[in-house]
Amino acid sequence: MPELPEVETIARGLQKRVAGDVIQSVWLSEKPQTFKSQPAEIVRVLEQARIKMVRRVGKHIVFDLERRAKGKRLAGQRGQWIVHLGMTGRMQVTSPDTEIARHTHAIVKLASGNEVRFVDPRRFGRLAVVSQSPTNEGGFTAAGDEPLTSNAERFIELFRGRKTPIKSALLNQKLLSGVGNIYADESLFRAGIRPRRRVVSLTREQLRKLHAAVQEVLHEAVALGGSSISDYVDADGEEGFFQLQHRVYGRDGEPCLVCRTPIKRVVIAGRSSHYCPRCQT
DNA sequence: AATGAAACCTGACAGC
DNA sequence: TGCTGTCAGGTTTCAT
Repeated sequence: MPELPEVETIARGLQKRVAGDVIQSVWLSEKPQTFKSQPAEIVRVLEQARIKMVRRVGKHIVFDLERRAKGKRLAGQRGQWIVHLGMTGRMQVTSPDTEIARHTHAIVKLASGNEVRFVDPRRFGRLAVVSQSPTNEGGFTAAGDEPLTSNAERFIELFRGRKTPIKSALLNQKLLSGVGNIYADESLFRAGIRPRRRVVSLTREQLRKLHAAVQEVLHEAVALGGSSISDYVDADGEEGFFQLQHRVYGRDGEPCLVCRTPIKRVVIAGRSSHYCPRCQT
């Protein structure tokens, strides 16, 4: 479920609820592929660390950590906890007596008494840690540009000349980090570009329009997500999420909201893609 | 180098 | 009710 706006919303919610708290202990499930770092390393970096801040980088949730100034040797050492939700990952903040959901893969106990739990039925999500050292100053960074802050020139430069369909390019996290299947389709609709169009065939003007559409769609979704979010974690996650009106995504066969032409669904690079055959060329 | 297809997983839902 | 098939908002890996 999570693309940039959802991850942004979740990260903001976590920031509100766990920033300043201290991690006391960590439990991890026995599903090794969930953990991108060695489980022992995850435990080592997380335990006794204070959560300075929770934020979003691409589709990742980043917890910035700092050692409590207690044991001298490790005091002040910084690290990060990185969470990728995959398709079905959820982050819960609950009291310890809440029943443990099926497919729970991590439980992080906090000094406040709360627990942060990572639940992920389909197991495409990943947990990792980064320990910051002098040679690794900045810590975790995304592979691609932040779609919300990249400017039009940079965007055009990034995409220019590629032979791949524009839909695939938008989903490529090494170009832009954070755009997923829904917002790719919605952006292309707003820009009037068919998803199968090769990037190389697009004019600068079209790319400029697409850049604006991507930012517009993401900004709207973030704004909507932020308004209804306060309790996302306690409930079953999906409740109360943004309800950005999808104009094409999932509307296969239904009339285009602009011209009434039935929306088409095709598969591009293995992902379902929706567009209006009349408004998009 | 760049592209597409397959693989990784479970659950929900439609149709019979 | 229960079975089968299809689909899912993501990423990595492997062949071409």
